[in-house]
Amino acid sequence: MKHLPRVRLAEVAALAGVDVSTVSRIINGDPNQVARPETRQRIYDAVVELGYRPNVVARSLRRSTTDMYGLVIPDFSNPIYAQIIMGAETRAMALGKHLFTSSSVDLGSEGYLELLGTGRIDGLLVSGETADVHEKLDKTRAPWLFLNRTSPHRPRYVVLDDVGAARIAVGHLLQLGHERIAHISGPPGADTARRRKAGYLAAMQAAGRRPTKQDVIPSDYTNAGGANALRQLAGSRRQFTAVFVASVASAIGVLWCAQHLGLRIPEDLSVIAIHDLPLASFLVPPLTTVRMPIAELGKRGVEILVSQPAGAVVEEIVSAPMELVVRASTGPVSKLR
Amino acid sequence: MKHLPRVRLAEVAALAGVDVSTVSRIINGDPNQVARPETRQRIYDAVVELGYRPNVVARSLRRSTTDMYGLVIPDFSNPIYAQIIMGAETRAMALGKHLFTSSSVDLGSEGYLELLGTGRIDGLLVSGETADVHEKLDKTRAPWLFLNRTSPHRPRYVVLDDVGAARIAVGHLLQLGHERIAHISGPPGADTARRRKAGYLAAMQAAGRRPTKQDVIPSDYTNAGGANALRQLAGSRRQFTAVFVASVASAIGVLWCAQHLGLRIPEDLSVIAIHDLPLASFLVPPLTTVRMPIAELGKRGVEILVSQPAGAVVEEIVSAPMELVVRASTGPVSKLR
DNA sequence: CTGAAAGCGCTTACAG
DNA sequence: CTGAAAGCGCTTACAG
Repeated sequence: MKHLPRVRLAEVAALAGVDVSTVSRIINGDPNQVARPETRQRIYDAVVELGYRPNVVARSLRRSTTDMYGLVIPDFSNPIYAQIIMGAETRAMALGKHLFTSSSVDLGSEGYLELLGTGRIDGLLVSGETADVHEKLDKTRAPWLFLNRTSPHRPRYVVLDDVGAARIAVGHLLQLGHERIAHISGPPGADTARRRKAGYLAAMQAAGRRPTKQDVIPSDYTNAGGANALRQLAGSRRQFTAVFVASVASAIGVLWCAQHLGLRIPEDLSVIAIHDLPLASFLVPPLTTVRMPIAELGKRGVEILVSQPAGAVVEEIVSAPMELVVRASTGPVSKLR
Repeated sequence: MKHLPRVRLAEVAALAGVDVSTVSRIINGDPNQVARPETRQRIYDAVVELGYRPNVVARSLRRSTTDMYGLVIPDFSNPIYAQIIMGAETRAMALGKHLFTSSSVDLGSEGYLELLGTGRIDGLLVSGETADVHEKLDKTRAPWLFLNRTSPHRPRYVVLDDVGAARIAVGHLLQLGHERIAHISGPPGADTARRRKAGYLAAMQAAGRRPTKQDVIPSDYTNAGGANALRQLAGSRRQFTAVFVASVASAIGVLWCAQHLGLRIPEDLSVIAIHDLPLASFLVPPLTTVRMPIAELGKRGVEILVSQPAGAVVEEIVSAPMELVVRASTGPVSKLR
C-alpha cells in the first residue's frame, strides 16, 4: 500500500451536481466559464469537503507539460551553488513552476540525461563542467541550458561576467601598488577558470605587466587545492606580494597555508578571491572578495529556460552589478620587500 | 513550441510489426513475455532506430507511481545538507528512483506540501525545523518522513545520535582535564539543538558537574551566531577553559571571535564542534570535531521512505559509528589558569 | 504466450 | 455557456 485512495474530479462533480468538465474549468480559472455564483460556490464547497487535489500526472499527460524543471549541479558541497539554487527556486516559484535540484555526480556521470526527453520535466539547467554532453542533450529534444558555463559547441548558456570580475580583483591589487601579482586559477578544464584567467591576463597586460606561465598556478576549487598552490608559489623564485585566487574555496586553503608558512596576510601577501560568501567575513583574516550576482544567475537561467523554445540561441552574460568587498586580506604593498 | 513531436510506443510497435503490448512487455522485462529472439531483436532495433524513450508521465498515470521522491531542506547554504543529499541521492539511484531536493524557504513557508498528494512524487523527506506541519503532511495521504529531526506528534522520523555525539565531545574535553566547559547550543526551537544540549548535560552530570543555565549560551547555526555567543561567554564572570559548540558553522564564528578577542586556541580555550567537514581541516586553527554519519542518514531516509507505507511507525536513530576527529583546536587544560 | 481492449484522471475542442 | 466525448501514452488484466 503506497497511497490511500485519492479523491477524483468525478467525485467532486457528483457532489456538486455538475459535469466534470465544469469543475475542471472552474478550478483552472477558465475565463469562458461563467457559472452562476451559487454553482461556483457549490463546487468550491465540494472541493474543500472532499479535500480534492488534482492529479497532476493526469494533467501533465493531457497537457504534455509538467511545470517542473530540473537543475543539475556537480556538487552540493560547493556553497556557490546554494545561492544559484536559491535564485533559481525563487524565480521558478514566482512563475508558478517547480524547480528541483540534483547532483550530476550521484546521478551517475550522465544519468541526469534520463530526466530529459521522457516527459518527466519540461527543461533542464545544466551547471558545472560536465563532459561534452551537448549532443546527447540535443537528442532528448527537450529544452536545456548551460548555467555558469559557456560552450564552444552550442550557443545555449547563461554565465556571469567572470572576465570582468577578474579585472576588478586585479585592479584592486594594482591600485594598492602591487607589482608582482600571481594568479591561483581554477581547474584547467573549467570554463569559469578559463574566463577568470583571461580577465587576469587582460588586466595585467593593460597595466603594462607581462605575466608569464609561472605567474599562474593551476589549482582546483577546493581548500586543499588552494593550500597546495600557495605552497608551490612560496617555493618559486619569484617574489609575489599579492595573489588573485579564482575561488573562495581555494582562498580558504591559501589563508590556512599562509598561516602554516608564517606568511602574514596582508603584510606579506595580499589575497583576493572571486565570489562573496557570508563565510568570507569570518575567515582569519576576513577575505577581500568580488561579489558576483550569483542568485541572479539562477534567476535568469530559469527565466530563459521557461520562456525559450528548445533550440533557441542563448548567449547571455548576466549584467547585474558586481561589487568589490574589501576586507582585511588585502592591503598596500609593503615597503619592506 | 516546447517539444518536438516525440516517438510513441505505437510507432515502435508498427516498425517492429508487433502489438504495442508486446513492446511494452519486452521493454519492461516482463518475465511472461518470451518472444522469439528475432522478434525481440526487431523490437530493440526499432527502439534504437526511432530513438524511442517511454513517456514516464503516461506510465506514472497508469501505475500511479512516479519513482520520484522529494527532499525538502531549510537551506542549501548549510554544508551539512550537502552530505545528506549525496547519501540520499546515491541510495535512491541504487534503488532505481529519482531524488530531487528543494529548499522549504524558497518554496514558501509550506509550499512544498503542494508536492505531496498530487501524484507528483511518491514520497517526501522533510528535513529541518519546519513548523508543526505533521497534520498537513498527513492530510496529503502520501508517505513522508522527518529527516534529522524528531517529532512529538508523529512517530515518523530518522535521526542521528546527537545525544551520543555530544557525550563524545564533552568526554574528550573532560579527558583533557577541563573542568569548566561551556556549551554554545543551537537555536532553541531546533530539535538537534535540544538533543545535543541534552547530551552535554548528561555527560557533565555523569562526571559530577552541575552545569547551570549560565553554562549554556543559546545561539544559532551560523558564523555570526557563534561569534556573538563567544563574545557573551567572554563577558561572563565564569572562567571557561573549553567550549562545546553545537555546530561547525557556529564554531567558525567562535574561532574568528577568539582571534578578535586575543584568546589563543587551544591554550586559552579549547573548542570542539559537532559534524565534520573538509573545511574543518583548513580553519585556523584546524577544528576538532565529532564526525557523524550524515550521508548514512540520507541513505536510511530514502530506504525507509521507499519501503514503508504511508502510515508506518518509524523512530530510527542511525546506528553507523561516530568518530572523534582531534585537531588543533582542543588541548589539555592550561596550568596557568 | 500474445493481441485487443480497457482504463489511469484529467483537459479541451466540439456540439448543442 | 455547459455537457458529452475524445484522447494524452502508456500498462495490464482478460481472452483467445
